[in-house]
Amino acid sequence: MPELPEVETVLNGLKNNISNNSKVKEIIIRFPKLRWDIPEKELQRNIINQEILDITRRGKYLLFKFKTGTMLIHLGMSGVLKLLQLENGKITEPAKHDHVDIILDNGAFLRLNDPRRFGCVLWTSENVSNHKLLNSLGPEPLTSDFNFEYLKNKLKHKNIGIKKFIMDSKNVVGAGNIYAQESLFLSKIHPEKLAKDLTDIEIKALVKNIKRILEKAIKAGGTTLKDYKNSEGKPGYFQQELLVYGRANQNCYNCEGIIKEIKISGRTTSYCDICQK
DNA sequence: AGTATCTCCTGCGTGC
DNA sequence: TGCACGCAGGAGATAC
Repeated sequence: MPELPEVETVLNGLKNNISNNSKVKEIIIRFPKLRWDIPEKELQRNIINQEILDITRRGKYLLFKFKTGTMLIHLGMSGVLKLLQLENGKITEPAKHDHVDIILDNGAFLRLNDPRRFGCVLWTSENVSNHKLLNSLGPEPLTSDFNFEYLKNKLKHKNIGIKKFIMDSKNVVGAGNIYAQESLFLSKIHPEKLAKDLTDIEIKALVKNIKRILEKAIKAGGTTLKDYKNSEGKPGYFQQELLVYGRANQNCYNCEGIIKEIKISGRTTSYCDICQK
């Protein structure tokens, strides 16, 4: 479910509520078969009684740093990571799809719920940026590494539609199906326009709008369509500002046109064929 | 190599 | 009310 703004919102909630020297007391894995098996023994060995030294994000991966390595959590399409309070020192009754609890020594615990189980919980002892899931990721869109020169160079000779291109995390992380559509609408670029055919003006607009849309969405606490909640169990509000996503057959906000809907690689894609060329 | 398609899963809304 | 079907915030794996 979550795209970058949702993961960022979860991250901020965790950082604000987990103090620097919180230790893990216990990890409970009720259902280890997520996208990959959760490495229970390795986690038990490496995080129990260990401090969470830092929590960061790379793309849509949440990274929990410990002394001997890093725990990676990805929420997939339907994952929710909540920070809950123990009641009388005990965890609350788990609900369906509450696959993992990580109990801290400060009276709180993390609970991962993921109905579709496309998410993952992994462990690595190596430098996490060398991990195979992270080492070929493109730049973070909200940093200066993602800029006109980078994108122009990367788009060269690419014979794929621009929407597919920006949704590929090897090119830039964080632009999922919602925000890819929104940023293309703002940039007036047709989602199927070949990446190599974008003009300099379009490339500049796209860089600017990807940043803008993600920043706005983070400020709004992410987008809640169905079931997304942040770490405090609260929804986001960016869905109120969506311009094309989910608006097929409705009026374009920018012209007299009607929003069209197509499939791109199996993903529903909305755009205005008058505004977006 | 670059590009396209397949795949993992459950839950929900729709239409018959 | 029941059931089949399609679709859903991802992205690695596999196949051309």
